[in-house]
Amino acid sequence: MLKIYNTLAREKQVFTPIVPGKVGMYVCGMTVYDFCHLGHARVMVVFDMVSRWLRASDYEVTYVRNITDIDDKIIKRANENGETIAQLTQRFIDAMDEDSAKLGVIRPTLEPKATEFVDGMISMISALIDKGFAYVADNGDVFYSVNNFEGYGKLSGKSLEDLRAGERVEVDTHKKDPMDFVLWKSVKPNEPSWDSPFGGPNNGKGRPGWHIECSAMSSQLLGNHFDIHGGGQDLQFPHHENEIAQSEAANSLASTHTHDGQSCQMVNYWMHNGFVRVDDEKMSKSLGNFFTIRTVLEQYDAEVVRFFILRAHYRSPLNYSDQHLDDAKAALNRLYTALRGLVVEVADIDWRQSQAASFKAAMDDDFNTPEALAVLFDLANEVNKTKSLASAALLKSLAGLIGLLQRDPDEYLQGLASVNSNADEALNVDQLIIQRNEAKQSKNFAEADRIRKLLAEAGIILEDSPQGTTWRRA
RNA sequence: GGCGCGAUAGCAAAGCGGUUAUGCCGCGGCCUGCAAAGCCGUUUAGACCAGUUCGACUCUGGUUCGCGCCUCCA
Repeated sequence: MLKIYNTLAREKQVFTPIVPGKVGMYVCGMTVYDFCHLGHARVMVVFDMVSRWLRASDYEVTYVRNITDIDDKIIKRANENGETIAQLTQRFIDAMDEDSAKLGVIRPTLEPKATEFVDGMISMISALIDKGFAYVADNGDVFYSVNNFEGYGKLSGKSLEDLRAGERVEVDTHKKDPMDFVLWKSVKPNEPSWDSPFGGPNNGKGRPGWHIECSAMSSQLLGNHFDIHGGGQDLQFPHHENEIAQSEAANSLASTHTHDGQSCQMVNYWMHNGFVRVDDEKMSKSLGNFFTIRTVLEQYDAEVVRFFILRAHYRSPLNYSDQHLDDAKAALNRLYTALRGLVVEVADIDWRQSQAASFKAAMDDDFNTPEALAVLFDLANEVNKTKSLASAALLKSLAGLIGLLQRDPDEYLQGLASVNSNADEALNVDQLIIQRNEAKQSKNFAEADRIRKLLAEAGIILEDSPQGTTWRRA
């Protein structure tokens, strides 16, 4: 029985889908104006793991992860680069696809782009205006009136009073209340715009605000009421809070000016993943302390990065450092080493088997991947001891459910990303191993050790066994 | 200032009111020509102060410290 920590309730709850056997899940994706960093990698990997486990639990999952391809920063960056917005966003969508594929992330079922759903946003804003939840300001911007939505703050645990007290942004004079947020931004010179019926000085021309994008896309693709909504912890407020306010107000049948947020709940389970940190500080664009995925992949194998992410619980903070990546690599090596030299096929899992049951219990407990991984190490130990093909098959099969351990062990162990791999390319490893074995045969251990040292300096470690000598990268 | 989260051994990271988490590192042994890998064993825990309890790392309260959100952010 799957339990999920629901941010809305602040507790773990038994997962019950709206439609038996089916799950609708929406995750806030990327704003595509730059390369993805490790924080983005965590969202992608975490919710990939979630969708995989839901599918392994026999749910039919519709996983939607949006792409924000219109936004202030995108416009700014495109202007700086002297390229069109479409060129810029396509470039970074391609880069994102490349990065996520390397991390073993299965493509979401749907990846809607904001610019393709502007009509839906406009009609949602119109509904909000009609119901009295939104108003057109004198400059043509359309704002959401937070006072009219009774449930405002229910997700983030904030009250409007506290928010106003902590207000540290200059008040936009066009707003009725400082906490009101923008739904539609009136057109500015040299900016893309869409026609709308909202009126104002620019006859309604403008573009959508960020929050309305997700409300419109999720309700169009998953309906007004769906199972799971995910994203990074930093989106809890204001983004997700605003999504709730928009969707529940717009989709309610009530035409009153206030709304309790109960009669037409948008989402049953809200999931938020923890941050990636550097030196105990959040990794973020604004702090400038981020590492892009592709930078890290120059030094570490993508599966090591995935393993590093899944080693921590998804809600915990995750500190990034070379030492921690090295540690993850050593741990993953142990798992692959156990499978080395065995012919293992992924098989159906008998969930009554004790390790399989432990793995399932861990995953069902709010996706406790650290505990699930401990089960894999237990199996690896068993495989090392007994060479049991059944245990090896179970190890590979369970790991496969969270996107790990599916490569050929030798390919992984010998292909580990190595920055200084040029030096050893010139060396013929297999030839040197033969030479060394000849030296060993004739008890010329000095020569054998010389060859081993030569390879070691090139980052290649030899391992002798009764079945012969194998090698791997350090 | 408001709201929230956290504090576990050298490092990382889980569960659990009493019984080995796990991985890396260290130490001893086995194996090996020697190593590596593997196996066996093993040293390091639960910020601090109270309380509940037969018994607390685990529950409750407080203290201290750290982090996050309150502004774009995964």
